[in-house]
Amino acid sequence: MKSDKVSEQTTKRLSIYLRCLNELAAAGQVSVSSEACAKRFGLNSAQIRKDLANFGEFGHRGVGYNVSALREHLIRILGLDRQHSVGIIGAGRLGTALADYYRVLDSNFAVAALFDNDKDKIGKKVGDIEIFDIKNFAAVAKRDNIEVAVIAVPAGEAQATIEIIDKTGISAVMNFAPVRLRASAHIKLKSVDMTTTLESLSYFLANDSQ
Amino acid sequence: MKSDKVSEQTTKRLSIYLRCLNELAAAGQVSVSSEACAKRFGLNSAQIRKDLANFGEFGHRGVGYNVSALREHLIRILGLDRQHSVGIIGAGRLGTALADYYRVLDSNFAVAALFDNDKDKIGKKVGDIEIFDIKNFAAVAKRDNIEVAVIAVPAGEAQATIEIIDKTGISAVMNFAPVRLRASAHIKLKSVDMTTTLESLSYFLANDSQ
DNA sequence: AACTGTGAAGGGCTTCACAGCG
DNA sequence: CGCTGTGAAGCCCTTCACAGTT
Repeated sequence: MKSDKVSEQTTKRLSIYLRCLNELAAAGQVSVSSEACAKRFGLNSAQIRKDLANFGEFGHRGVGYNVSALREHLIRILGLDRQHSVGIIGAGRLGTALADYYRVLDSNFAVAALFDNDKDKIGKKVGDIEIFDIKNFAAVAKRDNIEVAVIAVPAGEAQATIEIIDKTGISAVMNFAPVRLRASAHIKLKSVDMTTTLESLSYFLANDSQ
Repeated sequence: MKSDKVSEQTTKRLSIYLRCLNELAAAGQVSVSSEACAKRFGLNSAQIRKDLANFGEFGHRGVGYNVSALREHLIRILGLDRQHSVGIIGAGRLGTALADYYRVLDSNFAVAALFDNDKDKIGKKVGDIEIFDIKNFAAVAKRDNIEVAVIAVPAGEAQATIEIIDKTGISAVMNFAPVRLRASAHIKLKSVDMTTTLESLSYFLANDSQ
């Protein structure tokens, strides 16, 4: 039963399920039940079935799911059957580390370019990824068909950065700067806020623990 | 009205509120209403009031909240009125970038030590932070009073790493490895999974966007 | 017999709406 | 009058439980 609106949380879990299936496939397992999968990876079996049911009927009653078939389905559903080009804005420590991280991670995401406003960095390379002037973002993004922009600039420059991204029509943004960004509605923005995460852990240390 | 159980999401937002208050304080604003704050930072005013009400009555009816007083309250609630010592395990690109990131970020979190199992790295320094043998984790963690452990090792080593952390009694862990970790109940684990985040963005690119 | 797909129940978080207070 | 603090409503997500299918 194809559903029109799939929740954000479901899409996150699809990615987790895919990872589980990769493990199972690597272990040579052919078939898996939602219950077995849930037990092994600490999930809820009803939720797995419900999440998958958003996209079709992939299971076989009395049997379970075929590992490799379901894997293929998830890859297609998540749009991982083709390469995605990523641009990282901010070629400081974090930006370059992320560039490196995504390169190693064998995935369908490839960092095509880095951007910065520091003249000393522009023109240099990180591995084989060139650092461009942020002023040329639109042109390079178009040339390299960048679909995902990663913000790794200081907090104070993040809002201006997402506005530059916005103008180019890129619709997927991952933000690492510790600020709440405002962007137009067509942009899908995911923020990784380490300050917030740490402070929330601090609350736990101060209150919950023990 | 003090509540016994505060939701995870509330604690995350407290951190965001604190950031807002810092901005307002820096701008010299003395007082702010939940409505004005919500508008400015894209939040919901009722939620702000409700979140704060978990910890006391900080507002003044007809007036709003005193910026600096509320700021002090949040700092205390979040346990940010003292320094926290952080240990980063994995001195690769990501681990060292994070070490650098946390150093710059002027906060109450200070990276006390890095850990690795690579003999070539052990003994070296990143800035003024020494890289220790992971075998000495318990001893160094105790010596430096490490309260928060950050996992920045390859996926395959993450589970073993959290087990090492677990044994020392550290109860706050931030994980950057792209795996779902199992830990004993007393550990508060926050995972930042870039693979999951990117794949979820990929779903959006493949389906939602226009 | 085993396991999926799903209606219904349950639980939690967010938002509304307003009483109450300054 | 303005704004907080909060009961109630609404919404969404998760979990249960089982009918249906192979």
